[in-house]
Order: sequence, then C-alpha cells, then structure tokens
Amino acid sequence: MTRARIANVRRGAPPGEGATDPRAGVAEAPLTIGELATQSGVTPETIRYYEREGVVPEAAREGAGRYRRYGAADAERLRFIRRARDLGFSLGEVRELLALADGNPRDPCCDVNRIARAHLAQVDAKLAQLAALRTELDRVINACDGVVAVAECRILGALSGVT
Amino acid sequence: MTRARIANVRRGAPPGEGATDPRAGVAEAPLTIGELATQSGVTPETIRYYEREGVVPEAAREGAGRYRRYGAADAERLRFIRRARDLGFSLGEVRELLALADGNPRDPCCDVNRIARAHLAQVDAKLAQLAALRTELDRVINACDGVVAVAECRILGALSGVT
DNA sequence: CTTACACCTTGTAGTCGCTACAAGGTCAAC
DNA sequence: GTTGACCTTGTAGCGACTACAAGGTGTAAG
Repeated sequence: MTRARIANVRRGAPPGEGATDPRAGVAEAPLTIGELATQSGVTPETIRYYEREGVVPEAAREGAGRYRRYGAADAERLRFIRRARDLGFSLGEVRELLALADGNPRDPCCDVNRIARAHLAQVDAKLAQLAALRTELDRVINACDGVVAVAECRILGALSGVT
Repeated sequence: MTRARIANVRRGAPPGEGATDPRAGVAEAPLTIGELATQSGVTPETIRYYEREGVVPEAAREGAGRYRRYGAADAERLRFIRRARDLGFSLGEVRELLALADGNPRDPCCDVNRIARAHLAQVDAKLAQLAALRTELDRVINACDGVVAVAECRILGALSGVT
C-alpha cells in the first residue's frame, strides 16, 4: 500500500531543451529509470518487474550505456498503470486495458466497459464482506467491557466459540 | 476466500467411547488430520502448514503409525485460529492471541484488546480506502455513456490522466 | 585524470497464507 | 491379498511486488 517516492533530482540538467513535445518518444530528454520512477510514482524495481512481466516494453539502451533510457510515452504508460492499479485492477486486467488502449482507436470500447464493470462488482463484493467483518469484530470487541483477566476475556471467548 | 470442506467420514468408529471429555487431549478418540480438518473447517494442507509455522504444536504420532493423531484440544485450537482468520487477523496476530490465551489465565487481557482494536482500526482504514476507490471507479465508469470507440473512451481517458 | 559517489545493472530470495501437485507409504475393510 | 481411501514428505506456485548483494556506469568536482 505504501508507494515509496524516491528523491531523484537530476544533477545536471542539459541546457536548452525547453520545448517538451507531448508526442516525444525516447528522442527528447531521455530519463533514467529512477527519474521515470519519480515521475510516475513507482519504484525502479517495480518498473523492472513490469518489464519482465511484459506490461511495459523493453526499454531502449541508448548509446554505449547499459542504462535503460525512457521518454515521455513511457512515463505516460506507467502513470496509466499506476492509476489502474490504484483503482484495484489486477496486473492482468491492466494488461487487457493497455492492449485495448494500444489497439485500433476505432475499435469499440465495450470491452473496456466490461472489464471495469466486472471489477466494480468485485469491489462491491469485497466492500460488503469487509463491512460484515467489521460489524462482527466490533461486536466481539464491545463484549469486552471491564473485563481484566485473560480467563474471562470475552474476545478470546468469542474466538473460542463461546457465544 | 473459499475454504474447502472435505468429506471425511470415519470408516470404522471404535466402539464403546461415548463419554466425550471436554478436557481430553489426544488420549480419547484420536483424529486423523483429515478428520480434524473436517471438524475445524480447514484443509489438511493448512494444518500441516500451521504446524510448520509453529501456530499449532507438532502432532503426536501414536503407536507404530506415521500418521498424525489429534484430540479435542487440537480441534478447539484450530477453530480458534479459523475464527480469528475469518475476522481478518493475520497469522502473526493469531499467534499473539494464542500466546495470550495459552498464558496465565490471571494475566490482564488488555493486550488482547490492544490487538483487536488495532486490527479494527486497520479494517476501518481498508474500508474507507475501498469505499473511496469504489466512488472513483463508479465515476470513471459512468463517464462512459454512449461512447463507442476506444479513441473516445472515457474510462481509458480517465486512466490516462484526462480529467 | 582521479576520485567520489549516486545511481544503475543482473540475479536471487523473501513476503503472506496458503494451494497444488508428485511419488510413495499406511491403514482398514473385504 | 487386494483394493482404495487416506496419509506422508517435499517442492513449486500464486500476486505483486520488495529487498538485498555484488558489481558496473555516469557525472561532477578537485
């Protein structure tokens, strides 16, 4: 649940590259994995994991370096993934959504709807279950008022099956 | 979430052992792991896993057999564990609760309270988070009315950061 | 040029709570 | 003795990362 944000300040900003083209790939102002991580709110480890899993494409390794280099499109894709994950979509669902987004823009978006609605139903189910659990837990806790010794503890009693 | 229940009917009930002493250990009417599983609502694999993890003690292997043998106390302990797990306590928390239940009955039960209340707080936090997520997901889905092509899909748009 | 050091690389193992198998052993009934 | 259900151990897998370790690279400053 905790998403680490890593301080990742570029030590030397290359001068004279003000115009940020929104359609830029890796061409303009390549990012290191750490910078990409900072921009998209995930850790470098997670990005590498996504690459292994094929959720993001293999990064280019520009020039002589062995470092991965990223562009604006990669940052966008990662933010997409992060938002979807934050909404509770599984990585598998994210993969499907990405495939749809990557496909023909004229394709119907009913599959997107289907995935999203199925997920909403799952969330509702989990909510109901968790609410019921909370009620029960509250009941168990509130039974224990003024009891001081383990022998008479009503919480332990409830867990032991004493109703 | 699905807890398998296994049919486990004793093929030959040993005769003449009617009195079920609630304080009985392994002495009276030993159970196989499968029978214990049926009685306590977990699978044999889970019981063995709990033994490996030290949540339940190592089972006695009565007589010449290599089979684990259990008594009423073991069934009780497992039911305790299952109830606590059903209430969402982690195995670590279950371990703590068991240690408290195993300890001196005259010890104060404030630790039990602390664990239970901490867990309730966690559940509440998760509930709030899930409810917020649901709201957001619903908003995303409802934005998409009558859109037919992926290019204009508002769900994908929302995930891409278009607000 | 050297040094320093932050950042990167790959690979592997760990987290949680089980679940699923495989290959073989045991027990009770018939 | 033969069935066949049950048990045994060991190992690997799930999801979605996270955490190391051991070593390589890129950049700035001295």
